[in-house]
Amino acid sequence: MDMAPNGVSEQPRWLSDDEQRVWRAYLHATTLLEDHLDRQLQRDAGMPHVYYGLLVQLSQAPRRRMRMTELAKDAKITRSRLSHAVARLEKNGWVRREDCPSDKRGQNAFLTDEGYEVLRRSAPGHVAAVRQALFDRLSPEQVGQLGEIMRVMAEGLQPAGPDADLPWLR
Amino acid sequence: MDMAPNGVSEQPRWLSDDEQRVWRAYLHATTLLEDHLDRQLQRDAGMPHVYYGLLVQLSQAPRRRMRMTELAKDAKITRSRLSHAVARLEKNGWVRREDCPSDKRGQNAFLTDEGYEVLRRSAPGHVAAVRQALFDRLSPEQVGQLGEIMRVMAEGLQPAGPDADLPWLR
DNA sequence: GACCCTTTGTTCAACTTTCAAGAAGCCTTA
DNA sequence: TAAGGCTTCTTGAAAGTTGAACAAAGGGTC
Repeated sequence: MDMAPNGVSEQPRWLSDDEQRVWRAYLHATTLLEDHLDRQLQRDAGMPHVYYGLLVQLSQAPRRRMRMTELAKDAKITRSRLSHAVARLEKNGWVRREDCPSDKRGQNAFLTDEGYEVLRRSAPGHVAAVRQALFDRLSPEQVGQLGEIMRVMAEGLQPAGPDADLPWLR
Repeated sequence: MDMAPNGVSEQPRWLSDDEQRVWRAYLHATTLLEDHLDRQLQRDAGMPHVYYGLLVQLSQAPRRRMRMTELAKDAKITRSRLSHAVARLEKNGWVRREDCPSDKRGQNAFLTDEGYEVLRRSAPGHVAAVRQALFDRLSPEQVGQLGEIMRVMAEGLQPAGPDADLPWLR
């Protein structure tokens, strides 16, 4: 083993004790928060957090409508998942689909008035939950640090443009 | 509206622009990472991240076995979810169940040799993925900050002991 | 022991997510 | 305009998750 100096399969560099503690804290905190928000929204708005996020995106888009692919990209979910999700939200009457005029393959999803209303009603509770878990507990410095850390993390994970798998071209 | 000064339903305190940016960065980064790890482990170890975590827990327990409830608690999942997960891992031959000698209601889950082997083989790749996404990108200061921030977050979300819903007793 | 309340782990049905496949429209090139 | 390749969105089946309900055993009290 220990193949070549190209960084592919050297001896694994395990995490230090400190790093392990941080990693566990990360997993612990992020799953607790996600679970908390999921339950809160399921209870108060009748949908999971991801679906709520879709309504939020739509509510902020011009004319409250978006192409499916764009919406999927912004919400970081697959188109397949979005299809199923929108079908469900459509059943609730919160979203509807319409053909895209300029591209016959395309669909626009748009937020109905009823959907907007659900959002309006549940937003305060959601914000309160986020505040209570995060912003009301962290110092302003910590909020800044968190933002920067998350920015760095995302940078390393970004689907990245074309040529993402051709790093030698960059 | 605006009921009473007990903090229950005042005017919602929306997030500031800065807070919103941080919150979005948080959602973005954490979902990207979780997706990344899920795919990595699904590909290299044949199971999702949560299941992998269960094997890790078992591998570190004395005699590589744990009571179901304890395992569920440590992994922060419901007993129901754990039942399903262990059933699946049992089919793979990576985990087995045995009756608990001291409590006839109880079950111990234990890691088989085969399960241990899977873990041994896939651990390096997993650690590499975590490193590459997180620890190799953050400065030591940032790692420290992240740890502290996550600790604070978890504190506010912890299922908390008994009396969790009786805050006035604390 | 009889009673009652709690804990343990599983099960079922409903729901969500994933993955692979596929129909349909777009776009470029010849 | 035909051909080939790409993009858009959906579908269906398998896998995973949730929440409520349940049987069985523990543990206290009378």
